[in-house]
Amino acid sequence: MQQKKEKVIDKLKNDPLMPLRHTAEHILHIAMSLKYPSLKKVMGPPIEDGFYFDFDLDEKVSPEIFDEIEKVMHEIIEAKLPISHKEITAEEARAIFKDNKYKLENIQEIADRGEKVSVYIFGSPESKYYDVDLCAGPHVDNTSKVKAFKLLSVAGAYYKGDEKNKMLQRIYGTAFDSQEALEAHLALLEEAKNRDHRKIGKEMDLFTFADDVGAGLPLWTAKGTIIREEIEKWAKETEEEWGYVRVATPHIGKHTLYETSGHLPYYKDDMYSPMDIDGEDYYLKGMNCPHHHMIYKSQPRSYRDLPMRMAEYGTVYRYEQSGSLFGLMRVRSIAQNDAHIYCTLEQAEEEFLISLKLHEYYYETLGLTKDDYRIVFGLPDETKREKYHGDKELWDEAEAMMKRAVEKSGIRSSDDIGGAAFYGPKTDFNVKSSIGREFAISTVQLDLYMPQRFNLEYTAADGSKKICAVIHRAPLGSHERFVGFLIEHFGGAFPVWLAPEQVEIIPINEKVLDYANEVHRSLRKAKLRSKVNDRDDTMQSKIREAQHQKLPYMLILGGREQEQNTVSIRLRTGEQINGVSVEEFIRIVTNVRDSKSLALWEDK
RNA sequence: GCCAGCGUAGCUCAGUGGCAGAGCAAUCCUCUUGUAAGGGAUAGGUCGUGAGUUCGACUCUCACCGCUGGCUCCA
Repeated sequence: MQQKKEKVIDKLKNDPLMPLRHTAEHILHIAMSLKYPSLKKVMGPPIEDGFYFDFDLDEKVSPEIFDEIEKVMHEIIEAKLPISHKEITAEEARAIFKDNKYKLENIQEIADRGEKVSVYIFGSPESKYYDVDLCAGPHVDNTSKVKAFKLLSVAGAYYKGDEKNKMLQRIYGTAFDSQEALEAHLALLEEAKNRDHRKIGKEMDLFTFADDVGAGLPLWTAKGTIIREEIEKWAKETEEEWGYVRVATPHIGKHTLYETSGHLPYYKDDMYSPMDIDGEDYYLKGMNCPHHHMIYKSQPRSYRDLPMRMAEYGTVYRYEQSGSLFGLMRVRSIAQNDAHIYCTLEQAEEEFLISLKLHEYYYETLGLTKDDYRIVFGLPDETKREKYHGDKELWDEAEAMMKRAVEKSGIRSSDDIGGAAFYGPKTDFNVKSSIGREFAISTVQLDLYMPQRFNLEYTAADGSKKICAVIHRAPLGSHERFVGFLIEHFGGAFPVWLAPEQVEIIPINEKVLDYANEVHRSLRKAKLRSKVNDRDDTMQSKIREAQHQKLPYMLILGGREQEQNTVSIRLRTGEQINGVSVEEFIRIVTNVRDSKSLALWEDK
């Protein structure tokens, strides 16, 4: 259920800004080399929204140098350096790049592939900005084509992405063909910041963290808990409809459980340290599966019992690397919308497809269409077969069944070689929020390996013992990541059923306070989350505050409403509906709530 | 875990080797309001924690904790 970076090369090929951004990166390289003559360039490709530049340099750079570097880059652009391309032999290339071991390594790889070595030449040898760089291109033909650019951040990056290698320095930047396009992009980044779940979570008081509780351990406030529990209620009701049973299991388990599952050798470092109880190691559970398997095994099972769909909102704990923690999106205590489906091998494909359909139902209720989500198919990297447990035959069988189910579901999918779990191939759902940020929200896996490890048997119709198949699925992922996603997707303006506060009653003056409280009591009776804002403040400032809190409904009550026994409604969209009776308001809003409508005011 | 940056009031953020600051929020007073901030007063801090340098540290140095942007990882 975690995020995985995929190659974006194909997307870039069609991006007309790609050569320009690639050129901007070379301009950065030239500017940096002038300031730091000992700098060794490693690489610098264009990426989806810009480019980065990796280099090896003893001196540590920080964003403080950006102003100075950008100034030189502007000079290089103004110098209108022509850019030309040449193919040379590996020998010639080695002579040019003799002081750069990274380039020499690269040249060797190119030569080994039997390809020609390609270089790009910036300016003429007389120019102080003259540069020749090993590069496959493409580039624009002149540095002046880079009309607008900006350096964004400094980062560390392992050489060739391998943590055993040296850590290089990396500068991220972006470039466009006009100043307006650059500014539009920066404005988009700013907008994304405003919808960041951490910012909104603080403003709306949905969750918090405390140093003394620990990193990556979120605390859900009263308002955030409402969202959590609404989702949980929804999941429980839905799963009941879809034929699930519910179980509950403890937060810890004995080491033997995880030895059998095979998790311990793999994930020991990623689990909280064990505690010694009566001379045995107990671990905080990092996954629910083995506990569920024990429930399955607690009784002899018949083919008549299958499929058995066993669900639990189980909290698991994972000792994620401190550097990877990220708001609610990557935490160490995770409340999973987890279930395991025990079925016969013959039922597995159908059950897998049903699980995919369940995802579809959940996402569509939240207004997400098939354009907004896709499946990333995690397959084994066959060159690293030792990472994966179980017979290759089982894997191939699971993969084939999953593939057919994914095809039948009609959900877009793409393969991710090396993305499989150790016990089987997996399909992750990547979902795009309304600002276009994509998150790996949920996962469905068909597991033929774990049932063998645990000897999860059932008695077949012919009386023989057979091993079942297990489907792991978590359509709503974890509360943490799912709520984080919803915050960003809705920008805090939750649909009524999820809104932690649904109605705010704003009396215009103290004379109508009694009427306001009377309306409030009626709403509470209808289980609407309502409050009276009786603060000593103006109506305008209360509206402003409620508007910032993205409150769906404001009821503005004054003398008129009291006389007519009505309410005046202000929706958070700014729309105004006056002269509605309290009963009518309750009828419409409870309908909106119960139908999980995304609209605020519709009379069904 | 690694690289870089950051940590000042509940929130957003100024600030300086020599008395700790603003706006919003809070509390109280005033206003009695008709659709996005009425006015005034008060209170609020071990400047993330610990150690060091210094006559003096919120400021400089180191360690730790936490957060952020990346890298690696992600059952």
